[in-house]
Amino acid sequence: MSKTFQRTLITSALPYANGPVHIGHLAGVYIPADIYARYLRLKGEEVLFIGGSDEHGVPIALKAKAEGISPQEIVDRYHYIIKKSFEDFGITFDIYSRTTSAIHYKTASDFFRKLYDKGEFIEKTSEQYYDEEAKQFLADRYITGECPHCANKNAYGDQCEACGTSLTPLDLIDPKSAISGSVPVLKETKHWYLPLDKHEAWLKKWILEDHKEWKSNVYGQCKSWLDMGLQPRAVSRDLDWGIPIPVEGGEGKVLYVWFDAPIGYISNTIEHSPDDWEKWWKDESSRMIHFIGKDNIVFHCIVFPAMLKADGTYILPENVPANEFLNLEGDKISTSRNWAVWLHEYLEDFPEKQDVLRYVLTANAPETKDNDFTWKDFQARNNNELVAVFGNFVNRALVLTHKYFEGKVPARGALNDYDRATLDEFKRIRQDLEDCLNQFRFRDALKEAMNLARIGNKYLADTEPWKLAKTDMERTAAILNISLQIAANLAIAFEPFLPFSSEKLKRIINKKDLNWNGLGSIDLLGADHQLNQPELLFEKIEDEMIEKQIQKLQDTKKANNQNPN
RNA sequence: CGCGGAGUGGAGCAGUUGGUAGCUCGCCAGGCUCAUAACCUGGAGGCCGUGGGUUCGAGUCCUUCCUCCGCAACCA
Repeated sequence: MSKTFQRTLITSALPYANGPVHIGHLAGVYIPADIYARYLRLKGEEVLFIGGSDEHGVPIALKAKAEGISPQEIVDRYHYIIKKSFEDFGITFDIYSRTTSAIHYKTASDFFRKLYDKGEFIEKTSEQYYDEEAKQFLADRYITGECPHCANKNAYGDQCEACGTSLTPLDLIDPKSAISGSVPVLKETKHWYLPLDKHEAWLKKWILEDHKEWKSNVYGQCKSWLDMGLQPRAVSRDLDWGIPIPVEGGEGKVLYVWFDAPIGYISNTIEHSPDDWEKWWKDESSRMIHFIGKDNIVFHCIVFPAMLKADGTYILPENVPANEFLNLEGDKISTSRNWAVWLHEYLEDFPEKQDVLRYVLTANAPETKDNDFTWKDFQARNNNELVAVFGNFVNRALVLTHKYFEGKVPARGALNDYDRATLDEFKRIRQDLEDCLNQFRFRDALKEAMNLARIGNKYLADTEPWKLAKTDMERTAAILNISLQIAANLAIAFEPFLPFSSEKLKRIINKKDLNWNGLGSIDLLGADHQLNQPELLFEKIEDEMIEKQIQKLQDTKKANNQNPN
């Protein structure tokens, strides 16, 4: 329960490199992971934060075919866009690599080989649909045909969307390949399976008994799978894009992307720390946390742990704080329908406003259920919270100090009861903030940080130093000293969430070396410390900027309605 | 048919082991004027998705049904 760990390995889901990244990716996975990584680093803990592009799999192979270029060209295109978006938004990966790297090929290949040699797989031969024109086996969803239940002509091989019945490709009447349109034929093929059923007993104990603290969506999903009973799961595919199966009989077959992708976490660690990567993965004093979206729960909580256990030398994740999904203006985010706010486009329209998006996505993070992102909410949170509460307080404290004390931190002198009550309150916030962060409740944590600014505003309103300055400079000095200490505390408290603004605030108060241990202190800024000129931390976002974004989405919707597919 | 998550004032969310329904934003009124018309105080506004049950007492436990999201093992 209260195990202590020496270091923390933070992984974030590998984004699939068939498109750029959007706000849903950021809100669900990368911002929470980055907040957590920054928080631990600020506390002085040893952290490794891993990311990378997931570049194999059928959709990329098909997209390449459709565009008449190689899969490698597709993933090269998106990998660099994705990588740059993360850098631009201040996601502080220690390494952001990719699953087409040489080291990953070797790592994944060796991983498979070891499990193969240990006898951890079973082999099965089955009949599957094969497209003779495209010369490839077809995944269920790439076969269409008539639904045997409702006669819908466009049912998929896994499900009929018209009546909701789940199907297998063999159920379809008049099956057709979605790739070439030809009629597929059944053909025998051999695959390797990870027998999850053999791992069921320890998985049950490990999750259902030892990890009751996992989020309810994660725990519930795992329980559901475990109660249903696990089945062997294929870890190879008939495909020419991926990591070749490194054993006899594996010709023309590759690792299933879901086998290959999580190994990417390991490869990236090796790439980052070739000499001591094992301490992160094989030492019981290391803690591993997977940040993912809800669609990945089963892979990170059941399949990947089973793979690690099958190998036998790895530690298992300590927690898997999966988020739900973010919708956009009431509709599901969709790459194919272009219904998204793309990160690279956001920065063109809102340059330097990374923190505004980071703030809004954290304040409205889909932690317990799907949430909706709207541009009106984005504007309101910026104008009413960042500008009015946080930015305004800092500005007030700075302007007053420049006005009465030439920008030098005045000496504090004695505290009165009201000062002490205020300080007690803002010391309490540190504890609340840490409690929230430790439980991966980032939305609440951010609210606590904002409460610190609220305390500051209330303190100024109640003590009215602009009035006292006419009669009692000593008291005015004490009040401004405390206000400035609160401002310095804000720079620390917000650093995990709004790193760019925190940097700016530190520049304004002319104080670089602040760390988490200083949070709650009223001695961060010494008497006579010279402050810089006040600058606005955030600026208002006007209606026209927002209307432009809403218009852009309406245009997308109109275009989609004209070309429905 | 199934499994998991969610359904709380206009919006977004909290509600710990059942005991007078809270927070942020918006709205209304007042105060202040140092501050980016920002800030502070007060107020209005809720049959806690639906029907039933357990209990002295249920947002909280049991159950019926409805809605949304995800999963359902070859969608990464």
